[in-house]
Amino acid sequence: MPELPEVETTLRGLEPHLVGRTICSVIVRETRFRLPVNADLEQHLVGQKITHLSRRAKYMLIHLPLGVILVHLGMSGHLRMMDEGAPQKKHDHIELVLDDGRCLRFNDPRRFGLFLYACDGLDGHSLLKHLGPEPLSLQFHAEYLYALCNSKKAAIKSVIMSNDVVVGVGNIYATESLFLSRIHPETPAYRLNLFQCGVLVGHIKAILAQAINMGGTTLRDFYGADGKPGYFSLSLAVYGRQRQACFVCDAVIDSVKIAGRASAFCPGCQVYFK
DNA sequence: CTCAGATCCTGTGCGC
DNA sequence: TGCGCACAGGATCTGA
Repeated sequence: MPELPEVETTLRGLEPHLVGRTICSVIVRETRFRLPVNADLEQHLVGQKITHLSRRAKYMLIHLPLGVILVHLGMSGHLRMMDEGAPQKKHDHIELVLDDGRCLRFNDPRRFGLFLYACDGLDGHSLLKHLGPEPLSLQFHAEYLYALCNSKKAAIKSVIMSNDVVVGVGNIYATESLFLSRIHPETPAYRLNLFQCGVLVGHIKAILAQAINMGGTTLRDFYGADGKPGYFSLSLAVYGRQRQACFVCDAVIDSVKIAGRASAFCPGCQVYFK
């Protein structure tokens, strides 16, 4: 389940292998993803040289002279560099063969991901235009979050997980940042004051930055046999720790469902503001 | 408009 | 040991 730090780590790992390479052929074995792959993908891509990579939210963008490939890893997607002709694995759906005998393989068992070519560029692209600011950018700050929370009765956890508020905060990081901020996940957003919003923003930024740094430490073997994503080495205080003791106050970690998602919290540390 | 819930999909891990 | 089922998750769509 790649979160924003894993996408960033994957991008940094792929960059030196992809930039400057020309796409020689394209193999599409499966087209059914969140949106179907372009029917004429190979015609569009063959002969184009990859100029650079970038990221927006959890979308990885592979820039070409005539367009952009948008890749989303969904929750089970992987991108790996392989030698051309290396043995195929189950769910290896798409393959870009490069001019140096290597290839990029997109593997996604659950097919929640996305592999699209946008030949008109990204300006006003329907998948990107509704996205809020990047969590690590200066545009995501206390006053911004406070202004949005002011009018919302929804649980604060739902608000920080909404892509139009801020991108890249999945269930793990929402859960952990609310614990660090000592805010109960079901607290209605409008109950938070400016100071609390600032604390929350700070923890979201800190935990994402930490995860990216840790992902970076595993970058060297990221494409090794295990391909273990970085957040497994993160110390998770509440996520997945229901019925265990809180590290801080020893209370038993509880869990509620918010918008259909398990939301762990510590009843001792996290306050429901009203 | 706002918010909750359903939906897509398959591998994992639990209980029986 | 084996079977079956609930669960996990991001983004989007629907309906109240």
